[in-house]
Amino acid sequence: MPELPEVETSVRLLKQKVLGKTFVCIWSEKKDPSLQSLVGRTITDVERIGKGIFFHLDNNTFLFTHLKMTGHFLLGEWELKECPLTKTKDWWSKEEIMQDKRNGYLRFVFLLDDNRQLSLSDLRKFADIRILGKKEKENYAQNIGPDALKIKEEEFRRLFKKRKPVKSLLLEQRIISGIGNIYVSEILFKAGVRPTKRADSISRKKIEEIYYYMQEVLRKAISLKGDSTSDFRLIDGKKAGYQNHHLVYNRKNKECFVCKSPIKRCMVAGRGSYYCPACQH
DNA sequence: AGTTGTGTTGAAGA
DNA sequence: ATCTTCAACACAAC
Repeated sequence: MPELPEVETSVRLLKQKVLGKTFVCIWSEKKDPSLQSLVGRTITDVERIGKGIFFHLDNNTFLFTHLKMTGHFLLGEWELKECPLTKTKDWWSKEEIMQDKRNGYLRFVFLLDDNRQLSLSDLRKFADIRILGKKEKENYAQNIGPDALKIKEEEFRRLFKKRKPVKSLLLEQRIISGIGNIYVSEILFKAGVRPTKRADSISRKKIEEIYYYMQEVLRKAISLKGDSTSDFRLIDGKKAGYQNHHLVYNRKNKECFVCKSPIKRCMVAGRGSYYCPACQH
């Protein structure tokens, strides 16, 4: 579920580990030559734009990754093992990273010049990974809304002229970038607003509260290095921490921590939405 | 054992 | 226009 905090965490960890490293060779699960031009390129920076990750390369191009639902980066040392019976290929790690089943879906493995491997694990194969030019990177940045952690309150208030459910509004990356299904539930619970509430019917005071809790929830999630409810893992394969702090997400029929009402689940914008029927209006 | 739900996004349909 | 549904894929849980 990589959302802003997971992507931000990934970028921070990648910056610590792969800055200045050069690609030596590239393996991909499918015979895919599209990334072979990375060989010999050095990583000069790693940047988050919305939920996108951009590795800056030394030839003025960028390796772009969108993790989508189950993608995450791992750094370690692997050996490729071929299973003669199933004809599948498997990766074996000396570092216990693979003991977590969620880490066992390596789709791309990049050998770096420090003899370690940067890899992309992605169970559902939805992740997007390709090389972009400067122009394409700028297009990406222009086609998404302001970052949820950088938007000013005044601009945030202006978003609420739309007459759609507040949850749909906050999830739409073209309007505001970074929030996904987990954090939107947590933010709206803290603000006391139902996910179905139409954005243009929310008072200025409530919008300001949503703004405040949006910062609070996202910052707290970053400090816990993200959420490993699903497949997201840190670059060493270990779990992040936010999944132990959910107030409503994934808590259907459990007691609200504030009022003890059972948490409800409904569908908004086609997504499972959790809320407290007593605390949220 | 078959059905349902899961995180993201874009495209297609109503 | 704006909403919902589906599709990409694989698996867990029921």
